[in-house]
Amino acid sequence: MSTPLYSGTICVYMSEKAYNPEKYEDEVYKRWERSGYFNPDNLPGDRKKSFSIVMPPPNVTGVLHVGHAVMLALEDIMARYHRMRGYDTLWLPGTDHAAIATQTKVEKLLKEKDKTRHDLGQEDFLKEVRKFVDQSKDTIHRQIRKMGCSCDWSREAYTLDEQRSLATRTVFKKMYDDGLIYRGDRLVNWCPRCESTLSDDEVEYREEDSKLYFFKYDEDFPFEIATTRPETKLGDTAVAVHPDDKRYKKYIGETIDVNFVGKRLSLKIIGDKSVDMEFGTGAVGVTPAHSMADSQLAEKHKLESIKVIGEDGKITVEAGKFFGLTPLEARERILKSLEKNEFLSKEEDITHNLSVCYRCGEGVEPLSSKQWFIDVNKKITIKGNKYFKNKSLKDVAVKVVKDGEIKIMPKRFEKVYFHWMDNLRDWCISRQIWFGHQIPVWYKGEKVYVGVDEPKGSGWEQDEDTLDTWFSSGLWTFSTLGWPEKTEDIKKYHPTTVLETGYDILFFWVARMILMTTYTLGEIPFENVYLHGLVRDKQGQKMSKSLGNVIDPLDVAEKYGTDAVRLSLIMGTSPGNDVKLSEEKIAGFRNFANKLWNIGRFISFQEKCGGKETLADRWILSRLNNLIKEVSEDLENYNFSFAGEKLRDFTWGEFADWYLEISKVEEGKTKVLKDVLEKLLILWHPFIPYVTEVVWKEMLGKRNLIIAEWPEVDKKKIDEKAEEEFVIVREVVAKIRNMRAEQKVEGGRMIDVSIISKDKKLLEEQEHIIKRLARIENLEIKADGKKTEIVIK
RNA sequence: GGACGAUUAGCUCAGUUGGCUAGAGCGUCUCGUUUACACCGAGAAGGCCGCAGGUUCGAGUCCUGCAUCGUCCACCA
Repeated sequence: MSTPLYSGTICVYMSEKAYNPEKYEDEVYKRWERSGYFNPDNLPGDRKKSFSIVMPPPNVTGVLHVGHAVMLALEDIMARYHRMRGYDTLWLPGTDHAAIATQTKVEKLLKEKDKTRHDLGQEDFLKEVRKFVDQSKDTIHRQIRKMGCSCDWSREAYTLDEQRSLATRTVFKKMYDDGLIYRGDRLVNWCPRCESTLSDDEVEYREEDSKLYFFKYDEDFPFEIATTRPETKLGDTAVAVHPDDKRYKKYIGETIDVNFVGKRLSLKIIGDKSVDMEFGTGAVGVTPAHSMADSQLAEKHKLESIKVIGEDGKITVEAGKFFGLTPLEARERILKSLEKNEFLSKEEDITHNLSVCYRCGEGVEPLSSKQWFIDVNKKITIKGNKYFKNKSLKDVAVKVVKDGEIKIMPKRFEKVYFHWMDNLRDWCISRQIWFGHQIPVWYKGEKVYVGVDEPKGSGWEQDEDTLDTWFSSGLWTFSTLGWPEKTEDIKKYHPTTVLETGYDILFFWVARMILMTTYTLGEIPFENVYLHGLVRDKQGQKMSKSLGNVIDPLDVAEKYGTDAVRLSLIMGTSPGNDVKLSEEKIAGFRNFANKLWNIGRFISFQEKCGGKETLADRWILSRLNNLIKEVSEDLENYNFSFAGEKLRDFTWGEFADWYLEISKVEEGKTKVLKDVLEKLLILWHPFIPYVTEVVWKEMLGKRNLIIAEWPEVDKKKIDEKAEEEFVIVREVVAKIRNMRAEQKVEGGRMIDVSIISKDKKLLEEQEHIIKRLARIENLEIKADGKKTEIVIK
């Protein structure tokens, strides 16, 4: 646009009336990247204090969603603020291989071509996965850039790259040597669809209607039991009753042999208080191999365990004639047989919580199998580690939060964290999937070798299992900084200053990072944890494809500008609370970005300086310095929404609505206008980096807002008297405007006004402002009267 | 079953140590083109602050109980 605004005396090149984000954003991002300032090594000045944050690595399963956008916006605010504040600032980006999630995704893609991973074989399947991962990463990179993130791409990491794999193997070996990792035969959650174990946290519950069956094992069995899963009864080794239950007390201690639909079972009758006398018949068949609760009973009462369902989800050979059937088929056959012999007395409808896999939603089978575990309760002492003096992983993870070394925001999540830690059981870390870190254990006959690298000599076979994805992401704060090498980065940036993430992965990830890092480094991974909420739609519903209420951050960023999207995710939010998002909200902040653009545009047209200082000047500068103080404090305290609201109120409600209007009557305001704008752009920059950087360059002709110095509060400029006086002037103007509207005076008409006020002198001095802003022709001000009276003549 | 959170204007939410004549944005209504902005400006209407008790000179704010909604954890065969 190059339309001269005025011909003759002033000639300014007029920029577009409305801010057009699309025109600038990509170019501005490229400029930032070229400047090199995302990388702390290139930052100017002597930066003594450091600020570091590692990006929670998005899964390489596909595209970023609006939840990621919240994360990126918050972290970018922190990074940009600290960079401008003079900190040695590192924001390190990366991605997570997300073992099960990614493998499941690729398998789904294969299924569309009617193939399974077994058709391809391990090697080719992993090639497919890598192809998919590369594509995913490209998309994610583009999206992170689009959101305006000032992260250091030169240090980008991936949980499955060379360096991170080395870290993973090194920690595994260390833990093994310390006796914290062991291999054991234990009941685990098995997903037959994924053909892998799941940790306790990867199991979800879904309410389902099912039937409770009441029956006797055979005709000689003295009483009935109740179950929802008759097929698992093939693996029963005991029947549990409450020790006080009069009906069954007499049987406790006996062992009864039965013929259960053709299979011989030897059932010990045990008494245990965990049995609910009211439920079912008050007698429970105990299946140690296929129920978590039963397995605990079995341990307590020293019961045998018979595995009747295998890893393939089918009935095992142990179960005799039902071998090879699916559990459901077996159930039907068993019920039919029981019915025929009149052992089945009743079927009751109940709703019950089915355990399902958090990835694929299939029912989870608890079954016993040989797996690798991390012992979270074993007390150990580690030389050179200040935390581990006869302490367990769990002890330390609790301690560092209890002692306030790690601060969780909001604080109420600390309680949730402690509760989870207290109930944590040994962590099953092996997974029977192909994609991931292969377990660094090799076998040769009876011999076992655990090491960072393959053992020398031939005939060694590596363990086929891979590690739980949270094992490697648990090392994220230090593996990204180059550990196990002793790098400068670790010295400078670890422990990281803050971990910013969603509260939904407090257990999955945050807790595990604390476990793994205190153990490995003897250091906490981060000093602060800031937990953001989930993004929901306008009605507060979760966003989901099936509801069709998903807002794609990139779509709306195209439409309204990235700055608007960022603001809409920050304003009106606080840690730990969910965010409601709608297009209207985003559009509202698009309007704000435009307002800021136009403030810049207006100021760029001004050129007269040197007017003498007026009340309005003292007022706006006082307000500005108060603003600098409050916004800085809010940002220090992670109150991003407060800071943003204060900035908006000042920018729009004070600077634009009042000071800019006044500058049209008071001459020579250009310097003040520019000074205020300049500071405002700096204060706004962490929130809305694009539009501020554009106005900085286009309107003020300056460069590199990204490293502009954060303003200090100028205490001399804070002027309470000016603020009080200005409020009086403002109220008089407002009152007159109100009266005009009430008396239905046409907007364009000039009026005559008479004021009686105790502030005569002040109002006379500010007469030019009042006349202009209230559109007054003749203004008469009288001094009598205790309160202000205004009359329109 | 246990824990946590929410409940304030039509909608989304502020209200930080009790002082409130309860605020903002959006929406609604009225008016409006003046050196930036109609993605704008001026003005207005709109609230027993979920319910019931209590503490206090004073409660949206603190305490107790209840209700509704939501989330997490545990899980019963």
